[in-house]
Amino acid sequence: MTTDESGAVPARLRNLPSRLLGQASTHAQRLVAEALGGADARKWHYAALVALEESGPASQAALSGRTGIHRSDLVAVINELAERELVERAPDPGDRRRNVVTLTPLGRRRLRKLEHLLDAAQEELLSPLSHQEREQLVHLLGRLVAHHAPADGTMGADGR
Amino acid sequence: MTTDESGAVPARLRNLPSRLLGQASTHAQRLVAEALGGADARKWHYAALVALEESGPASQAALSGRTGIHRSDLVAVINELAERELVERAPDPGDRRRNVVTLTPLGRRRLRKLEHLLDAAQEELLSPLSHQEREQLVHLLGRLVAHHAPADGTMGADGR
DNA sequence: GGCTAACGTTAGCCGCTCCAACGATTGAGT
DNA sequence: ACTCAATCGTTGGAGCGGCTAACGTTAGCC
Repeated sequence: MTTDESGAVPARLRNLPSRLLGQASTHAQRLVAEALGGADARKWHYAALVALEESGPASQAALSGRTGIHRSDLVAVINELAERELVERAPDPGDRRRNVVTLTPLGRRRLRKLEHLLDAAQEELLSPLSHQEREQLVHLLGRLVAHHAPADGTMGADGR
Repeated sequence: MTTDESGAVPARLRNLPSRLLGQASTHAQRLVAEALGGADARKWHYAALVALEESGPASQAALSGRTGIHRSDLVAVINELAERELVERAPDPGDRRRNVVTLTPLGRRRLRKLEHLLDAAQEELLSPLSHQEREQLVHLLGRLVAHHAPADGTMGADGR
């Protein structure tokens, strides 16, 4: 056995909204990472692929804005996607500072797979809640982040 | 100005529960850290002080169980609290492997202050929500973490 | 043409969580 | 009584995620 005696977390801590958010987020990230990890992917891979399918080929700066991935980190993400041939990175002939990142057919197919895995993870995450409650939760969280989000072009925060 | 054009995050990403949780959590942690940081404290300080006031003097292992702070990291937390004289660390005469950590009167007073700061942070965090909605949110999050929590003595996760 | 700004890239820091190992101490088994 | 396993506090370090700083390159402006 390990420890046991009164492993009770005080209610004052247990019901702290910020703490609940933190714990829920940790579990969520773990579930997502495990699900996508099974397909040799990380959450940022999914985000980038979605952004590409949604708005077509784009520069890395545009992708950064649409996904919330930091410029510095996007480099590695595109590297990983490119070496798996899910994406193609080519210099933009119109503006030679930029790269044009394009979704390959293989990438589009992979995106389908990731979507399924991701959906399963969300399902597992929300499994204790009814459909109504899930909508409530998403709605409330959306209000929260919308309120605290810069909302202007520059997003200072994460984007998990 | 920075970038601007169509900084629109695809809805498929924006409404992902796991992503919303991540962003909300990030904002929450930032608000809490800023609030407590103004009083030279970190969230774990608050957690430890609460646990001590709630259940009286305790060994570090017991504190770890009650707060969710990892054994390894609790050492530094107690160090910081002790050097601020909010807590006293003494060897347990009954079991010389253990330390008994005791809340000092100064520590109890400091806890009051941190509580106020923390409450203010929670208030700011939840400001866009009505009282009803806040209760809903806390309730839903509680269900989520309860479901995904080990619930046995050993908690494998965080405890933000 | 010279200044400013954007782009992609690299390197590194910081905070956080977690694991592995250690010496000291305890309690149980036989 | 002695051995053995387990617990406690502590240390060091690995790993990750988000972020800043700087650089060379390229574009646009006046």
